[in-house]
Amino acid sequence: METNKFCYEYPRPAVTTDCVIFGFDEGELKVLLIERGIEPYKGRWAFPGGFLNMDENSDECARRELFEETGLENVFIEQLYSFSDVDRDPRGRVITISYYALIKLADYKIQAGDDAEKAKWFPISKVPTLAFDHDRILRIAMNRLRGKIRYQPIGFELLNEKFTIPELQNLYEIILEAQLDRRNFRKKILATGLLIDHKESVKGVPHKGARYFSFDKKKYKELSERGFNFEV
Amino acid sequence: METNKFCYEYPRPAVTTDCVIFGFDEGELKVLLIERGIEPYKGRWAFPGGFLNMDENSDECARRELFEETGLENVFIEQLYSFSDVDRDPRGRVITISYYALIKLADYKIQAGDDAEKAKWFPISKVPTLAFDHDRILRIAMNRLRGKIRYQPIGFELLNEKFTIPELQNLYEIILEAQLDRRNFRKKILATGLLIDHKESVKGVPHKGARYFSFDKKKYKELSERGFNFEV
DNA sequence: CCAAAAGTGTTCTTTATACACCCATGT
DNA sequence: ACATGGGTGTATAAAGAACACTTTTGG
Repeated sequence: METNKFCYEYPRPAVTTDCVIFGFDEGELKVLLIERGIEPYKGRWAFPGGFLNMDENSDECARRELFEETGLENVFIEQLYSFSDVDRDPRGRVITISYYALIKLADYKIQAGDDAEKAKWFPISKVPTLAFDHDRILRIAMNRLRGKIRYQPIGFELLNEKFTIPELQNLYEIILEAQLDRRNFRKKILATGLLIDHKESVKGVPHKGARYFSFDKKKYKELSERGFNFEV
Repeated sequence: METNKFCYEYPRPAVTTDCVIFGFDEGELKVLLIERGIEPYKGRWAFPGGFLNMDENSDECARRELFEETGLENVFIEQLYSFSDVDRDPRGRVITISYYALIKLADYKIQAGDDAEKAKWFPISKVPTLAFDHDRILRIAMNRLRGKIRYQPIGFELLNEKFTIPELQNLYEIILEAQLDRRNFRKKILATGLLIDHKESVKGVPHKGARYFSFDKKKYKELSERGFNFEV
């Protein structure tokens, strides 16, 4: 294969997308990391990502990478920020358009198994020092998540289709790093009118089982088009 | 000059930054546009921007472009969003990392005069159909500005160092497209404790002159580091 | 019958909204 | 003296925070 086939009048940076993939499980917020098999940063962990193809925009690129890594499609994914420091990649000038995704970890588990690459879920608190400027990317992703969960219904993206209110509260408490009052939380979240009560409860626990709810996406879409604002 | 000197193994997009420059004057929110002198979109208006150099990151590139266009330095500028649709530029694959800047129009007026390019301030309501995907960029910039002005003290960036509370309220009303109560606005904005009263008033108007204030940047910095949240 | 977590209502405090009159200035 | 916009306080409504007991279930 011939090399250096693509020539331009002025120098151009390489463009990649990197994706911070959040999952929530066992009362912990986690991110999916890939262990680098080659230099630079060999042996260090990094967010999955890859080069932008010429026939796709950055959203498509990020979704493609996400699919290749997790087998998941149609998940919540959003552009985060673009990083372009001159020395962020020792191999040369590489800019990255970063994204973050929220996935239902239970779905991922079905898909997982093809361990071509060494991918691993890390609880946020146990993320090691990352390759490149990915520590910074994670910090920005966490801030975005924390900010956004308060006024957009994105928490549901991290839970199963059916979830309980205590589960949801737990998720909020962990992301916001704050204790919330059980009664007030329930009141507020039910007051949105966006939860569908499935009238069935968790079975097999040695205490009263919590009721299952699901998020009414269709109703939310209608309401938000009419200027309604979700807020917790 | 030789052409096509820069060769790579894989194709790369060209990378630019574009900057939405907001100013406020005569009770109107305005943006600075450049009339394109060449194809594509010859004769159409667009945001100032240019190619990323290999020795600068995108922030530096955006600030450089801003300086070249307005002669202003040390102004508020923030990354907005990156646009990468395959067909967004008919000349080929070009992605742009967009920014928005808030400037004090009075400062600009001192600098202006070198009309190498045809630059013009347009009130938001009179912006024509723009070149490339710049209509979309403007829409996103407006949303960002509207969202951000409520919980970060960025409105001051658009006013003179010394401003009156009615001026500030006017700015808020125009950006938020809403009428605000005069007494409540004043109460709220003064309650932050971040306005310095200059104890002098507007002279030469046929009514009681409004008092001048300025924004206490230093105090805000201190407070925000301690977790204080500006909100209007 | 005990342990463990779910479910529920009311009071109090804080914040937001609504609203009308006097004041200073130039003509 | 009048027209114009600036400055101010209070009362009401709404939202948020604080708080304790009962219920269900499995062991």
